[in-house]
Amino acid sequence: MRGRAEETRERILAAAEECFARQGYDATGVAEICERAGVSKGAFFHHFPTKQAVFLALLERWLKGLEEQLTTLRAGAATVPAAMMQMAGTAQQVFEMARERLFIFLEFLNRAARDPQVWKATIQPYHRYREFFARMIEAGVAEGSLRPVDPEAAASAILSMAIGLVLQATMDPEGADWGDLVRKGLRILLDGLQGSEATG
Amino acid sequence: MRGRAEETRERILAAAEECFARQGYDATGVAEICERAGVSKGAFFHHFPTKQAVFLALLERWLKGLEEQLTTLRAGAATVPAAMMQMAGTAQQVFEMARERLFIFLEFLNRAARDPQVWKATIQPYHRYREFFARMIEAGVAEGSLRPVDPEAAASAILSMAIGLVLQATMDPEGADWGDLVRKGLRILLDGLQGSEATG
DNA sequence: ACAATCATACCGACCGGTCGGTATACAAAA
DNA sequence: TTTTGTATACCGACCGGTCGGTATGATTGT
Repeated sequence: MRGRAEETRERILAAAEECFARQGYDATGVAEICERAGVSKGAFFHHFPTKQAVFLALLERWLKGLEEQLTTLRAGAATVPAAMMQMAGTAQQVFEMARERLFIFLEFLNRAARDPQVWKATIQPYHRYREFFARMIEAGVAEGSLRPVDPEAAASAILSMAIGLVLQATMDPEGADWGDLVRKGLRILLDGLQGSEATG
Repeated sequence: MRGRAEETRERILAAAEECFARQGYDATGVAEICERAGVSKGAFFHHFPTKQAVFLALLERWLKGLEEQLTTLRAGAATVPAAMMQMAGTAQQVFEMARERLFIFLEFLNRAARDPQVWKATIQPYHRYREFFARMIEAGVAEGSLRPVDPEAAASAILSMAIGLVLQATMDPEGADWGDLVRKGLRILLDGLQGSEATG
């Protein structure tokens, strides 16, 4: 019975993630999380000092996983455009995965806008993402697969489109063939990044 | 004393907008809105059947204003790329305006994800935006200022980038020169839309 | 024994919404 | 002009219920 506490903690986290995703943070009661986790309120507050702590733990885990997925994807591709198309491919998987898990992304954002602690925990990894994309663009320019562009601006454009697409696909999954639109959108962007005409 | 009721209603809406933007929907109490509006709770429920009704009124007004601004901007520009650059220019103004007003955008999204009524009120205008951009692209292709592209895909790309930029600028206003990034991002996109190379 | 882990009962604060009643505006009647 | 009638606008105490968090005791592992 080595990891009983650990398992309880895990069950609480999983239950909380489900509830937060489906109903949002405020609308989810501690009692509800406990019930879904099959755990008493005492156990809950034994493992986490407050409801918010659970939220923060969830947030950090999510952001960490995202970063890992990104870096391994980049490492596995030969050229920068190839890596980007690869990422677009996995985006489709993301859209097809349970929407509920994606909704919590919104909840994270919403709380980050109000809670300084959540904001800090969100914005720091996010800055790393931006840096990651900027470096990728730089590498693309260096390897000659992209024309010389402002890496920050290009990275921002890519990241912006990605964020916008994820958001739209989350909010309106039936509204369009998002997997297709991701590919086509990236293609347009790459055309802009690879073309040779002068740009004021 | 003709519009006394109207003015009260307006004060309630303004106060609610402020509170929702700063603290979110759930965290904002009706009592708080009333206090800020200088109105009693009785007056509040005289003008609105429920707290949610206030939120919905706010949402509809916001979306309507956005649509109007978009169409007038399009009508005032000669070519499609010019209209788009014009829009990018106003984006900078948007970023520079009070942050608080932008935060409610997040709250709208967050609630749209959970409340079917809010979702419907949000997604229908949004579909009109998409159509608007698609038609604009078509016009650009027709007038020869854009190369022949899939209007839906191009519109999606533009809208996605716009959404992503607004979101990032809202969350992290000091993190970058967003006005500049909007212009550069759009430039890259336009390069992709105007260039002539074949695209698989 | 004794510390970590979990369960139950409970507290005080708070919240959305209701309700009985008052103030104001205005038109018709006197 | 004054009075009366009435619909609208507004007030603020109050209710039923929920919520995050605590206190305290039981159980389990070592």
